[in-house]
Amino acid sequence: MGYNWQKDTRLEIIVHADTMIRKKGFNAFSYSDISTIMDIRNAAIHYYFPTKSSLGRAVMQEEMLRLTSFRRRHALAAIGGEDQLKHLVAAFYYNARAHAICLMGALTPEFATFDEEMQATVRRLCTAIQEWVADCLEEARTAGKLRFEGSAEDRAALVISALLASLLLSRIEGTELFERMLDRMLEDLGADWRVRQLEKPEPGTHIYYSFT
Amino acid sequence: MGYNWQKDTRLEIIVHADTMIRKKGFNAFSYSDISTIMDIRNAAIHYYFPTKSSLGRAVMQEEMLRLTSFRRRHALAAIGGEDQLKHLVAAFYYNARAHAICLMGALTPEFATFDEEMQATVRRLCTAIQEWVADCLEEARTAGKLRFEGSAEDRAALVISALLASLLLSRIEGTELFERMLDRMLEDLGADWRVRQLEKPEPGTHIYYSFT
DNA sequence: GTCTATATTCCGATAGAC
DNA sequence: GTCTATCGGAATATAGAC
Repeated sequence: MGYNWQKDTRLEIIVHADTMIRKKGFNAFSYSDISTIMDIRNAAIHYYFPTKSSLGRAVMQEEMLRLTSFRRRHALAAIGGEDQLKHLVAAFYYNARAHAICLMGALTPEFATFDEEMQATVRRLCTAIQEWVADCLEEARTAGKLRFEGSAEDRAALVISALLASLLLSRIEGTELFERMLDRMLEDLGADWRVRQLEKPEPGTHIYYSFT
Repeated sequence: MGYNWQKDTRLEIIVHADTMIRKKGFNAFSYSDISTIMDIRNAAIHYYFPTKSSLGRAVMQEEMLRLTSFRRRHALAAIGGEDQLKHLVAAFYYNARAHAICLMGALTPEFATFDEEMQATVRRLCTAIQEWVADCLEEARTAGKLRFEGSAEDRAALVISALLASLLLSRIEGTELFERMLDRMLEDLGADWRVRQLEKPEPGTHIYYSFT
């Protein structure tokens, strides 16, 4: 997994903050939400993260690290874009079943309320994810695994939109919506696989299930 | 227009609340945001809306009224589904240029923080919009104006996803992203029109530009 | 590193005058 | 219907002991 879970308070705070952001939103979650779960005081969180903005940025930087690590590992193993996309969809499917939304879906609506440093970090995270998905799509199209019209960048934006919004909507209307939406999109892309065929880890067994 | 703008304090509060929800999110905006703009006291808002939840529900009910009114008028005038979708895309294009996001994109991420009454209202609003877009798509497909595979309901969810997410992302990355994403989707649908050809009211001239 | 204690600010909400 | 005044609570953040 790459993480040292035993007694890494800083990382544990980040993990819980990540969870709370995806559950309640950045502005709605509080230091108490985290300190209660971890059975520490709010002041201990401030020791690691002097401001809430610094905590938010740390959550995003951790996600960036996971993405970078994911890309490096899969590039070295020569794993194609389509298989990487399978992992992405599987991760979102897991989140849909856990009633969790993604970081982009949680943070971009509140963008206007963030300070400049956090806004810049949000922008970097969004760009990195879009670039990754675009690269995967382009590679998969060249390899004949997927088929679509237009630039890979525009298509990536549409794929990400479907993933992001499906989490927002399936939390309200049920996981079946996620399956129908994504299967529809996969068929459009000419993929020979469907959502239900992907590995489905049980919700609750992992805190992190995004890129790792 | 259908609204009496002069001295309808209740409605004016709703309009500003709508704007603030789309700008900062429901949890991040405060009674002071509205009372300052209107130059009244917070207590005056509490007279019309005893709780914040009641204000949030009023904002959504107003949007529901606009949608219902829109559908009735366009049905009576025998305006086809494709033309109704043109209006929807134009409204979102306007919002993208005004750096505003839509109600669904603003409210669904915070869904878990709402009380039961507000959650139910969010659910109703999402369902009504999805039904409308699905009906438009089905009618347009039957009329030979648009072409797509699968059920109109699933396709509507994908269309709404693209619209919703394009507002979230174009506020961060620029309006060009909205144009590229939506034009890409319109071409997929076999539409003979593009975003830039739609009527583009100048930002700031209307507070409401959704369904009316 | 984590604690107690507290400063400060802001929020939603209510009471009661006018 | 709108105001002033205020309550009770919660939030972020800081100071200083251990």
